[in-house]
This record gives sequence, structure tokens and C-alpha cells, in this order.
Amino acid sequence: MKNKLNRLNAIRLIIANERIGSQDELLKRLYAQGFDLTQATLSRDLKQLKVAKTTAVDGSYVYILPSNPLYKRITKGKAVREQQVRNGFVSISFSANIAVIKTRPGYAGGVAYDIDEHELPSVLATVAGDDTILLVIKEGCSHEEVLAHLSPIIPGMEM
Amino acid sequence: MKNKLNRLNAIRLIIANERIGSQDELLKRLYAQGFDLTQATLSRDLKQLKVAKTTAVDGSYVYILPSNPLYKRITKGKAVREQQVRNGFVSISFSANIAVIKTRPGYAGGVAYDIDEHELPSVLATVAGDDTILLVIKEGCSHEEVLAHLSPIIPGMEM
DNA sequence: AAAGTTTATTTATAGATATGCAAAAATGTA
DNA sequence: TACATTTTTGCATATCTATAAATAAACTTT
Repeated sequence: MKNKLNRLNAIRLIIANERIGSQDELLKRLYAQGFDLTQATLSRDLKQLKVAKTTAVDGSYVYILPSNPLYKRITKGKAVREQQVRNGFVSISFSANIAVIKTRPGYAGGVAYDIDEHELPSVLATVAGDDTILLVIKEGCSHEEVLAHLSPIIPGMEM
Repeated sequence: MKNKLNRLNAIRLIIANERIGSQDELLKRLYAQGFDLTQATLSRDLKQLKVAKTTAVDGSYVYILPSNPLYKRITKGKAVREQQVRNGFVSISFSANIAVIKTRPGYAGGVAYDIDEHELPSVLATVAGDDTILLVIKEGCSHEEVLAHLSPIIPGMEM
């Protein structure tokens, strides 16, 4: 419950659902959830997540998730290029043989479809609501395996 | 050539076409174009334009324009101009103090938002339907003024 | 044109964020 | 396990950004 992946997910969730205007503010929210870190680390996390700071309609500053263009690095032979992908992925967390994937509102169906389409060896099935996907993990497969299989499908997830 | 509107347009153009990573950097570019201002003013300009600072694919920080309008630089011979990449704009016509802007189906709201966002001195308000925007022109402003103010926001309009 | 009002700008500084470096933790390898 | 390598983190601080207060400039109104 205290690793980096969980923390990054928590950051995404907080930013997706609240108006956060500074790192110190976000730091307090994270602390309230049991995460213990410094502003320096948070700065690096936000950089990794490509979170942006902009101005809200009311004139205050807010952090926003990189909903729009997300880039994926594609290596084919020695050539490296970047491909823009669109997707509503927000976070993923696990509980036993179930993974809960949160997406931006309305995106769950689309993301679940992408996952199903690939017939991953670690995924038994998915059920999608509006912003949540329940993913049933196949018997004997680890969470790491699931992450490894999902990351190429859901860019921005590999962290 | 030294008023605020021109400066804001210059800022948009620079940010749209170069990788600017800090206000001081942007300040230098503006200075090179003959704009004389301080970092404090620039900070307020960026706030007004709702420019965001985020992390680029290469890990550096960059300023980006509010997601909606996307600009690109078009070079034809020696002439360089900017054009909005994806835009629903179709046509504009005038009747007294009203401008009627037609867009592609579904784009009216987005385009109207872009217009509102800039708080143009010649625009009193906009109302958007699905493919039509009614724009109320401020008392005493000419159609040419409105066009002049809109064109940087809706490139391709002059063509 | 003078007086009042709003908007824009600068200066100075407070506040927020990024980062070099060293240490610690995690991961890989023999 | 011991050792090497990579990743993560905190500390301290440099860098960057926002804003209060004062002033100037641009408009309005009388």
C-alpha cells in the first residue's frame, strides 16, 4: 500500500476529482491517505505523470491530468518514433484476483474493449461501467503480470 | 504595435511553435520581437491566456496553449502564417451588431468557448447552438474589428 | 480639460517548484 | 549471500512564478 505505483495512482485520482492548486496542497491530501513523501518527490511524480498546471475559469491555478494527447514510444528495429494515443485511463488498483481500473467518465467501455480485444493471457474477463472497469485476473497470474500485459495497451500506465 | 492584444497574440504564436520552458525564456523571445515587459506582466498574460505548463515527452518542461485550438506554422515560400489544425469553423457573416458563425455540426460550443476565452474587446457575448454561433458585437465596434480580433483565434477564417 | 475610474505595468518579494548530490532502497547477477 | 546496478528519495537550495502595493497609463464622465 506504500509503493510508488499506488502513490502515482492516488495522485491521479486526487487531481482528477479535486481542485488542487499547489504541490503542498496535494502533499497534504496524500499525507491524509497515508502517503509519506516530500515536495521534491511529488515534483518528480508530477513530472513523470505529465501533470500540467494551468488556470481555471475562476482564475485560480489547478493541476490537470494529461487527458488530451498522450504519447507512446514505439521502437521498431532501430527506429524510434512517438505515437499519439487517446485514452481515458486514470488509475489501476488490485484486490486479490480483481483489478479495478478507473477511467475518465465515459471511457470505461472503450478501454475495456481495447483490453478484451487483445485476449490477454492473464485476463479472464472485464466488465465496464461508465468510469470503472472490473477486470478478473486468471487463476495463478500475478498483479505484475497483469500490469505487464496491460501496459502496452494502455499507454501512460507503465511507470 | 505595442498594445496588449498584439502581445498576447505574439505569446500564443511563440508558444504554439517553439518549445518554451520558462517565463524568462519567453521574455527573451518577446523582447527580440520588440515587446518590452517584465516577468510579472508575462505571468499575468499567461494566466489570462490559460497557458499550461507541463512535461514534454523528452522530460523537459513546456508551456502549452489551452487544448482546444491547435496551431501550426505554415511556410509557403517566404511567407509564414499560422493555421489552426482542427477547427470546426465554416463561415462568418454579419447583420448589424450580430455576427453569425457557422461551424461543422457539434463544433459551435467549442469554437464559442475559444472565442469567449479570449475576452475580445469587440465581442459582448456569444451563444452557441450545435452548428451556429450568434456573436453579439460591442456597441461601436466595426465588422472589420471583429474579424481582426477573431482571425488569430480562428485561423483559416480569412481564406 | 479636469476629475474620477478602470486597466496595465513595475518593483520587490513571497511563494511555489525543480534539481544536484548523497544516501537509501530495490533489483539484478554471479 | 555478496556484489554490482538501477531506482527512488530527502535535503538543501537554486530557479522559477505569482502577487501585494504603488504608479502610470488609458478611458469616462462631467
